[in-house]
Amino acid sequence: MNRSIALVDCNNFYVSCERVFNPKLKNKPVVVLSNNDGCAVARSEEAKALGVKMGEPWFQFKRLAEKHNIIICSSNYALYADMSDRVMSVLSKFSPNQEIYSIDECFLDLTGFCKDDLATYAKKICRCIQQQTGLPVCIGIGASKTLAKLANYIAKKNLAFQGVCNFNAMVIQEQNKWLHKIKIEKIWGIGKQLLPKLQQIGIYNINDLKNINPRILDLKFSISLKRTIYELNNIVCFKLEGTTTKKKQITCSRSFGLLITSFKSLEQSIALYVTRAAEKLRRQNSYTRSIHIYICTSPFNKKESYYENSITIPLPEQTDNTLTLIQFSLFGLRKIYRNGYKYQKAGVILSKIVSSKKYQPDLFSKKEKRRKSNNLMATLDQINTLMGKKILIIAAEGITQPWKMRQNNMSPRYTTNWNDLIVANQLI
DNA sequence: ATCACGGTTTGCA
DNA sequence: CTAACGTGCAAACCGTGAT
Repeated sequence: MNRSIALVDCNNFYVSCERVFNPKLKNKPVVVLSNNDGCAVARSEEAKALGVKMGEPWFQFKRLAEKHNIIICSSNYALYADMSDRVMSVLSKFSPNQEIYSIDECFLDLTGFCKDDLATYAKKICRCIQQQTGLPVCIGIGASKTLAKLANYIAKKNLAFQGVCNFNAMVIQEQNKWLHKIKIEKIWGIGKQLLPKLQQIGIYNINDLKNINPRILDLKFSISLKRTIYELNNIVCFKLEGTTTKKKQITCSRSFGLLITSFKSLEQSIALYVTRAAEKLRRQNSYTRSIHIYICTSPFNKKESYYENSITIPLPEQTDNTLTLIQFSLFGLRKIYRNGYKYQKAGVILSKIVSSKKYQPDLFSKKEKRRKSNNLMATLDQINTLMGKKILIIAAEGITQPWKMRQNNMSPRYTTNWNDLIVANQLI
């Protein structure tokens, strides 16, 4: 029997979050920019109609924005993360088997639910989300994650579906009609690299792909594409993952609001990013055995010479201690820093992550020292969780960051900050 | 020939 | 006036040295 996997996806998620708290944005062109006010990452339907492209750099559509009064928002991740939590919490009530796939997407296993009319059940989910969070969502249902994604795409692009498309409930002819119609690069896992390779061997639509000659497949393509093709044929290859799965790699990186030349500023930014990465590490109860740091100048500025460098530092002992990690990373930074460049971005990657349950102490490590480190980090996290994350900071981060990212049009953190709520009240 | 490993590429939201 | 282009993950892929 076919499974019924649902993909719930919020429409224009960041823009919709802004609209929940600022009704003046309704029925108007709105664009939310990425970090550092860099690129368009969410667009209202009105903004899409005016021609703003996904990922388009802000400076490139600034004139268009001014001409058509497009409303620009900096990204407000405190708000979006909180709204996401609310959506996921509502969704959790509709299936015992939920995978939170991204900030605005969630898979639900609805196999065996309401055999006669799963679409009606899904429409009920949409109404609940709308009512309890104010956010519009679309739901696609299919026999695999890949088909659920495809069904969701159909629901989003065709208003007649009223937000829900159950691919499983379609007759074969109807399914085939869509497989012929939709562009191949809309399939989950097929991007700009794979597209030309597929066209070369005469695969032009999803139906071609679904019925590809297995021999050609074996000869020319990877296991990933095979899995995708199985999934198009109703055979599950990508199972739902539990919410408890831990990250194998943790990153924190940012572009600077202005170009940095001084070593001191780079040190402070690296210290800050290490702090954030270590917080994520502890939140999932893990330790790391390797820290990687990198710095680079702008890859877009052709007038300045380009420089990038990075270093991987294997740690003598697995740790989650912010102070230890900062020490090693700053040692690494001294190795890769070159004077005379205008740095645009820095980042930190923790890898070789191990669960704290499987703690392997170093043969010569002091138990007492480890206990103190754990207590210190736990206390640090508790205070910052309770009183706001900037209550206790590491001195190496510096007090002010003149290089911090641009956020020129940021809305208040309506749901997570009392002071912002007061500001919001005055604005209205 | 095969493996383990690390760096690079690809894909996605 | 100018310059202004994000972030975080997984996993496949690929080259390398060791066996």
